[in-house]
Amino acid sequence: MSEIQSLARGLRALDILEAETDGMGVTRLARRIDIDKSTASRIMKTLAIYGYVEQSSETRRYTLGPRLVRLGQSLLNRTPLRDQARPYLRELVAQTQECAHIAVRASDQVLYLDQVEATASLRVSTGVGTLAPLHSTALGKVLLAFGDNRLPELLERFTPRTITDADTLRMHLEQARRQGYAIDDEEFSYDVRCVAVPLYGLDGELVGAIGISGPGARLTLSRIHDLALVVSRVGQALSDRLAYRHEDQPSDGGDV
Amino acid sequence: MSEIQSLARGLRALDILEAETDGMGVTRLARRIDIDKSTASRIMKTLAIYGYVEQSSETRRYTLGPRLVRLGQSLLNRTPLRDQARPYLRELVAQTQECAHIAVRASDQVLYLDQVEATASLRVSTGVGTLAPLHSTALGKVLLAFGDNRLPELLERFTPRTITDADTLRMHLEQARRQGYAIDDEEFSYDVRCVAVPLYGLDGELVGAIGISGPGARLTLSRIHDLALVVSRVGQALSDRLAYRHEDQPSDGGDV
DNA sequence: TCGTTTGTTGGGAATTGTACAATCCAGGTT
DNA sequence: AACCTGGATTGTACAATTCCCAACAAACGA
Repeated sequence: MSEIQSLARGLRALDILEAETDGMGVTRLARRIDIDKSTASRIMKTLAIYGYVEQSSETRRYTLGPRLVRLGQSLLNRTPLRDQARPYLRELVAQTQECAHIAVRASDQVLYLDQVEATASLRVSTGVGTLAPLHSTALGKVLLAFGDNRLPELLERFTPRTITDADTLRMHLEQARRQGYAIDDEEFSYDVRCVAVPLYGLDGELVGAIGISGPGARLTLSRIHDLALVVSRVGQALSDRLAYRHEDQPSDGGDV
Repeated sequence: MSEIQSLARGLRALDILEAETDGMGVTRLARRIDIDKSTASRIMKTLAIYGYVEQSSETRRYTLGPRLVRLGQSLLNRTPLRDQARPYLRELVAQTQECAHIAVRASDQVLYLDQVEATASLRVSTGVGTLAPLHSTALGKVLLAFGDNRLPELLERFTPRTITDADTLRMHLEQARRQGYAIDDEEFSYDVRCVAVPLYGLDGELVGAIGISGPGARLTLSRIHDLALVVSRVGQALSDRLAYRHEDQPSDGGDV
């Protein structure tokens, strides 16, 4: 009773269109959502009015609309973290030759705010805006270990190494707190390892995490622990910067 | 009959939340949308289920949800233009010391896909994802002059210099075609000038526009025409790259 | 502490949305 | 030309939602 059908259907239409790069007609959309095409037509028209989808005047197919770019960007820009972090991400890439990310917590997931890719041809890339689970990524573990440490209900398995037992995870988090950094040893994707450290804001509260990730062959466990020092240093530098930021200081790429 | 109320209300709620960085409670939202707060509560709950908004468990206020970041990003990544253009934008900034943008057409507006900011403290910055009118921006005029040249119905005035007459605009577009570039001489924002050139894709069709913008004091009309050459060269280089791109070639920051 | 504001939930009555079928339209196929 | 498919639109019973009311718990302020 508390879920509004027509709204939910509109949102599902957006979800479906996200996967369909070439757009989709009303008839096919209606089949996917399992509603009548007349209903789908009205729903899509409403979405179009508000710019959430666009209809090609030729093919009459619907695609996601520019409004969504704006909304997403508005959300990303909301956190000053992102602007300030860029040069530090680049610094990390320069020092480690691996892909660098920052992320914040979004409810029970990790939201990747930004990334700078390594130049090596073999590299790991997680799209900006991607959501990932807290328990099986280095950035997520940092957010759990140093911030709100209530664990997600369900610890889903992604690889054989994913930690699915709450107590084991708590032990890992404890170790991360002691070490000052968290790692992900092929727990989310095969052959991908990561290491991440916390970022603190003005009042010393956790605001996010920064880390690097790379292919397992290059990023061995022993190298991970070496690089943890580099990541910590850069993370500390960024935290320092976040701690005393001047309101009107242009956030040009400061050196690390 | 063709607009679905509950959907439209949900979308309006998102619009309102975009402006409210700190989130908003159900009661205030209900007043803004002019519906009952019980209805608002149910609508917001539905939006929350799909991740379009998030409710703080402490303050119970709603804010935009991470889902929107993902959708927006998905849309941005849809065009390979954006990835490929970055190094060229940086090159433009390096050569001109002004802010550089790329944009594509989104229905009857210009959608800014990406930008690289100049390091000067006085600079012009248009947010990624911003939508601007076609007739009063350099990027928009390029899209009109070199692409689909059907003019928007209404030529809205933003500054005293905005071209609001269709015939005058057509003359300007004709001139842009002859020159190979379009300019915006304080037609959208006071004290902001821009110059832009077209970008062509694989089949020689217009795919977007690239340009620079800056404060009027620095970017005088005569300097604009000088810089047009620089912008053209970089735009041409990017077009060349877009024309023969190899599928699996890593798009690392190639030199211009 | 007591009032106040806020979010949620629950009821009828009024309004709106939905499915189904019918129709029209544009392109592509036979 | 006749046919088919996907899409958009419209009308009408029927299902769902919204409104306005009220009640209630929880958080907030004084």
